[in-house]
Amino acid sequence: MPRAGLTRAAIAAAALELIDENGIAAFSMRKLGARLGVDPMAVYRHFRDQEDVFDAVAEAIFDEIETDALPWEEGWRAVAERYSYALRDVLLAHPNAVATFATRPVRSQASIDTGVRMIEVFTAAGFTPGDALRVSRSLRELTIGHALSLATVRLGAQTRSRKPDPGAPDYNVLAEAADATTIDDHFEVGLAAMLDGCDHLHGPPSDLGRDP
Amino acid sequence: MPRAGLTRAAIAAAALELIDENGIAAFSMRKLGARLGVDPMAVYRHFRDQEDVFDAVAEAIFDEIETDALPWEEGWRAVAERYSYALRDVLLAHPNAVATFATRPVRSQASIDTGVRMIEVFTAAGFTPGDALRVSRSLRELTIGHALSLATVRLGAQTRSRKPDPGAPDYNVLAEAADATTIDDHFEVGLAAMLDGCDHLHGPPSDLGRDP
DNA sequence: ACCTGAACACCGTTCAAGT
DNA sequence: ACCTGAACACCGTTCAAGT
Repeated sequence: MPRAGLTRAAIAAAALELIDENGIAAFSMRKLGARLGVDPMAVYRHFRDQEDVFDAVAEAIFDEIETDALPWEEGWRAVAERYSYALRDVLLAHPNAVATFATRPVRSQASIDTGVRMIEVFTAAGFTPGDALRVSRSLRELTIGHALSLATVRLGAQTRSRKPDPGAPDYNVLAEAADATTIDDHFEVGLAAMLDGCDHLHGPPSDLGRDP
Repeated sequence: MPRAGLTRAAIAAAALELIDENGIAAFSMRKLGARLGVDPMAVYRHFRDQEDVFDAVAEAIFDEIETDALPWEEGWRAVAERYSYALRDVLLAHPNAVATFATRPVRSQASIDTGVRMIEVFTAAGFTPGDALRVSRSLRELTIGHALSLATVRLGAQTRSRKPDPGAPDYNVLAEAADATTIDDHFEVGLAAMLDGCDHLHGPPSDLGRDP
């Protein structure tokens, strides 16, 4: 029988730890087995292949979002904003794993349930089902794009060439503007703009499905 | 001397072709040498390592954007919108390479020049330098996030499990809404919302640097 | 000085051999 | 029936040996 404690969830958690610690490039199925203290091939009893492990890692990251803590009763904008920040936060907590998350669709029951709940909030607020989906996708893409960009810059800062110092010959308007703002304060602006721009899409709110 | 025609640009183009054809997972330095008809190690005379090749692939994709065709004289919104669509288009032309592009900062002179020009358009329109940078970053992140999501879904559709058919037990609101809209018509909505939401950020346009 | 390819230290995955 | 680990077909990269 499978070793006690060697579940899909435990394996995924170990894989995420390894990626967090050493980066995706240093991850291997063999090291995963070693970390778990089992035969290197034992993981194949629970996962079809490496892709399957990465899918589970993405799910594990999603599961860190405390979806129950979202302001589900406070309207579409509060839900959208808080969800976006929550997603960003769990992604930035795992900079080495953001690309893994961003390059596969998460299809776990928890993520489907959250998606459904969000669509319901949006339609209750007066969005058509189609617009509800468009808005939720756009928010998700902005958030993931942002987290990926930030993680890339932060990780790259450890190993890649720096932008020129002030006064260097190719110091330019772009670098100047980049210095004028902290590296990661633009998500607040971008997200607010997106939400502002979506506000005119919805009609009058419906009372269907509202708690009294 | 290096074989005639074996330049960094030629190698990067061959690498992009290989990735386009077979996906990033099937790419290798050895296959790249074989495709070029040279010793497998010859590429190391022009690139430090595989990462360096991937950086050049990202630059090659960026270079496909016809930045000269952008409406530079038509105001910030026209520039922002057309640039975002142009970036999306070149990314979606290379679905297997989107993740490679999205996970590294492009630092080529062409991309820096375009970034500077965009900031200049924004500031001329009355954005502060800081807001100009925030807006351009948010647009870029939305666009890359969108392209990555779409490429992931399209590539995944070839190999992964389908969402349930209508009538199946777990068919749900999310799948229903997903059916109600085509897979990729939400970028127009998301981008328009972002631009609408940014419109209030800028002050009155400046005449500095304007052509008469 | 430049180029080549053998060699090293790894991979993911399969599957014959054990129990 | 289940588990193990040897073996296969690869990798990226280095570097000694050639020219």
